Amino acid sequence: MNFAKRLIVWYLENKRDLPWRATKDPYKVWLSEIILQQTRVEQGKPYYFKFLQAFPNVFSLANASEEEVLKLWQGLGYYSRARNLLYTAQHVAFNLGGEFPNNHKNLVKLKGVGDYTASAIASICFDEAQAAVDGNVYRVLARLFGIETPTNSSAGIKQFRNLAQELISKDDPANFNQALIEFGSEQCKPRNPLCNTCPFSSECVAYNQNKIAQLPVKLKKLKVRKRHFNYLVFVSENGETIMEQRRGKGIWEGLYEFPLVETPAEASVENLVMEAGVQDYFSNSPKEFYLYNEIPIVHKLTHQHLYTKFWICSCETLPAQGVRFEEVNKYPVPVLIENFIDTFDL
DNA sequence: AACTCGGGGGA
DNA sequence: TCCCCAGAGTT
Repeated sequence: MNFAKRLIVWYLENKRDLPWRATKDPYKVWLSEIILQQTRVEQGKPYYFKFLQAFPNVFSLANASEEEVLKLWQGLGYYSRARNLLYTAQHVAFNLGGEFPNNHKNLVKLKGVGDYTASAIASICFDEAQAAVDGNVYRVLARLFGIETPTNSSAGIKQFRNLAQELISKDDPANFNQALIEFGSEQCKPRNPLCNTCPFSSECVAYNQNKIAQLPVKLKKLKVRKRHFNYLVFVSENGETIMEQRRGKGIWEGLYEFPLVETPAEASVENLVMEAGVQDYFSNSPKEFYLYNEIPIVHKLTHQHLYTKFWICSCETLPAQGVRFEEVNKYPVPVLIENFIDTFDL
């Protein structure tokens, strides 16, 4: 029996019961795939349910506002996914009559849909034999075939995609793709893979050459930037604070936060009030101005470590348009801000 | 080809 | 700590 068939046999006996596996509805499959990009299944699940409840079909999503979508997406990270989700929903609903493209060639044109996601949707919904190569697939193939090409190099991306395309079942590409991914996730795990019970161990190059821990090979880059954030948490006597939306490129685009003053190093009271951004807000000086957390809160992102201080600014009237305390939780905010709001209790 | 974009879980 | 997660878009 060939690899594809054996893999699918393993899958049918071992697959998890996941909500998006009960349907071939392109809308639901697309939604699940976007949510699951770079996201663990268990983290994505509740979001999948929330979105389906709020937006049962592509038209209801297309008619939502960006803030609604971002609020539902809050906490999941990579927020461009949420903005592209809305953009593509509108495109499908208003330009394509509510019908998703039914092949890889056209699916990949959708914003937020790359080669992996287009292949997943095309195979699952339309039985098109396109290999969906995600992080799990890289790992399985690298170990099984002993491939040492870095998976995140352009050569590696091509090589693994071609190999997966050779292996794919033309009869059942939907189950093949999901099987390979599931196998990587549950059996051929990144650390401590279950080689004892692996049906492919006898032919696995990595297993037989004792290279399990060395494969797959990945080029590592990554330089982490340290930044110093100072949030001005205004508290007015009539129960309002100030929130601003992040615009332009960078982290948390479209999300809300308190007025932010970024300093080149950790700020003290003395040098913070000298900052131009603070001066703008303090044209009428606050009655009270104190530091909420003496020790900076370190919020770690993939490429940045944010050393954050929250400064409480009590005042009679706000220096800008205010938001009522009760309304604060309606805005989509980064986890860093959400954590503060939960703790501080405005 | 390299960089950027979140947050959380497991070892 | 470090690595990785059902990757995609931009520079």
